Amino acid sequence: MAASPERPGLLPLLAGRPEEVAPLLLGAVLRHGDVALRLTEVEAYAGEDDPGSHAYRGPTPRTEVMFGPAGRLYTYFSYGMHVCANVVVGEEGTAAAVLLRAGEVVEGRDIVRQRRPRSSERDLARGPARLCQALDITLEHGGADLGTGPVTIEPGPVRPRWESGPRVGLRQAAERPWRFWLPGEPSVSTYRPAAPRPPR
DNA sequence: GGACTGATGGTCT
DNA sequence: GACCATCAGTCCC
Repeated sequence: MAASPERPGLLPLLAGRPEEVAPLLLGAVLRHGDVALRLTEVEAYAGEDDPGSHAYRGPTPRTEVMFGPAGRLYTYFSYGMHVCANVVVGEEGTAAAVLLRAGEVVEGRDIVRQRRPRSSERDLARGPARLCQALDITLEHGGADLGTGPVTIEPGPVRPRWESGPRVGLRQAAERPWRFWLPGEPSVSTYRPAAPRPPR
């Protein structure tokens, strides 16, 4: 292994503010079984003062885990067919989270190809639902502790250079520049503003 | 590459 | 009953 600076333990850092924690996750390696992804794109969500957050209206059975301690997974079912995953961050009692938007497959590529046979290389884990498919993260992993598994996270090399911009796919508060990505990565999803409500 | 659209079901009002 | 933190397919350039 070439000597690259490693962050000593990511989990203690997750208790910070979501927009500060999110860039720390870039380059980190998320592992489940024999598949590992290097995170290339994430998105920060605050809690009850963020209209874009699921937790905006306070805790519900679905969003309860977001109000718990940092370092757990918050998973949800989206658009009737997709699973997306967040890392819960911030102090216990707040509802901050970081949505895992995209990653690059660094281990287990053959397994991911079997799971997503029609995907091109760059699409294997591009987008939050595809990322979950690639890692086989399901709703059952909601509440799982990244410190104990089965899904774990390892700090990546320090990445001083990242970019940020508007969040994707939100109608509420999409203007907060809380999407963070590693520039130049093919696995970063293209920015697409939330579609305006179709007239009816 | 980009624009557009249908699929599909949990969650909350 | 409306609202989605989406994806994949199709059509067009």
